[in-house]
Amino acid sequence: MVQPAHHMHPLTPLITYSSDHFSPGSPPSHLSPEIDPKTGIPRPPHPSELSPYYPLSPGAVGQIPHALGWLVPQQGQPVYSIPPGGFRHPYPALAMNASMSSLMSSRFSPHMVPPAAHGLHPSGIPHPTIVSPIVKQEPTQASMSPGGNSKSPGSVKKEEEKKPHIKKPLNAFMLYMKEMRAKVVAECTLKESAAINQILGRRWHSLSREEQAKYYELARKERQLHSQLYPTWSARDNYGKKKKRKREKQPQQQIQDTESSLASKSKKPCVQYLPIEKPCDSPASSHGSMLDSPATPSTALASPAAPAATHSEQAQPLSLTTKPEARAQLSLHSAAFLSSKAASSSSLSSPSPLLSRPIPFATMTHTALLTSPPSFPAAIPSPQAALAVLQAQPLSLVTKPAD
DNA sequence: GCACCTTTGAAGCTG
DNA sequence: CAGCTTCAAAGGTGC
Repeated sequence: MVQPAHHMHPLTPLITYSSDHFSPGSPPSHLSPEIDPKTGIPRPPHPSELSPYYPLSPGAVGQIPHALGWLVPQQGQPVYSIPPGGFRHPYPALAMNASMSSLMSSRFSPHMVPPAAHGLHPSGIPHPTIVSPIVKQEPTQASMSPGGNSKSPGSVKKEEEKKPHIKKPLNAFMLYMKEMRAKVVAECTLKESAAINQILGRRWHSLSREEQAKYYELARKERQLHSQLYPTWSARDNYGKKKKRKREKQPQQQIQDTESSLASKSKKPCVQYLPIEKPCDSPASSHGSMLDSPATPSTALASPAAPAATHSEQAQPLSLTTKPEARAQLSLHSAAFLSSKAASSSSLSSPSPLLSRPIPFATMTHTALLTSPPSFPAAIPSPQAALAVLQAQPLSLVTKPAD
């Protein structure tokens, strides 16, 4: 219902993985050969890479479907929404047409896109990542703008204030959420984002590798574009700008909760959310199988209201309580990471759940990474091939013996 | 009015 | 370098 015009996956048109190269997404940075996350140097992407999504040539602009265009029309919302008071515009380079050219023409600008009039892009189109002036700015941490302009504290401060808030580019999951939120909301008539997100989180895991790959790829491109638009921008710019969340206790508490009483949550027990999703969680995610009977918090999570939870649902019933835990306790690396994932979702059932269900892409990439050179993605001729390869990977690889 | 909640992933920060 | 923290979206909720 929410599905607009496209029948196919909204991303398909974008990530058509043209025959040329399928990069299984831009999996966890380690795999992303395109950008050097460290140097921040956006490796000159293959023309063939960006162009299809972010046409740089003015001429091509109008005819090329926007990379994230699907996001916009779908919800009538831009990828980068701007908070109240701010603009609500799509990533210029994402949803625009004509503006693209001007945008692009400036993308290589050595410095941050001129904040022009409060965030307005020179083209007149505000960049979605540009949010009105500073967000809850804190006293000011001697702006350490990457640009490293040494100015007097005063002017720096001023500039900071004038400096529009450039948001982080969305990651794969965020993009996925953007796209699917409306759908889920429609299906479930749910509105609480927290609940929706839980559902989306599960669905995310139940996505096939290819599907996730699409989003990883999209996210990668998005980061690329972002870095091109804002060469000097760094996540650091936004770091600590938001009011600090006082969830210090959260992770720990969750751990404790998990250990002691999974049911008793601090504020909003996940129990509140999960049951709700039951009815709507798409059954489509039933490749599952593993992860059955999570003897766990699921008691609380697996709402009694939904006795017949789908596989997918059971697949991640722990995600809520376990995830933070896992995150806190396990390294995101290889075995630990994988096992944590597996454990969190299946811990008690099948011996190798990962084999019976699509390995979360992230996991997959980890696997790939561990078992293959960074070039792995590029080496895979097609998504199918990639899939085949991955599927062929013995699970043992997954639990790679950490270096 | 604003922080929280919730999710995953990317990136920054810290020890 | 490993591990932790913050932020990105989003909208109901609670203070």
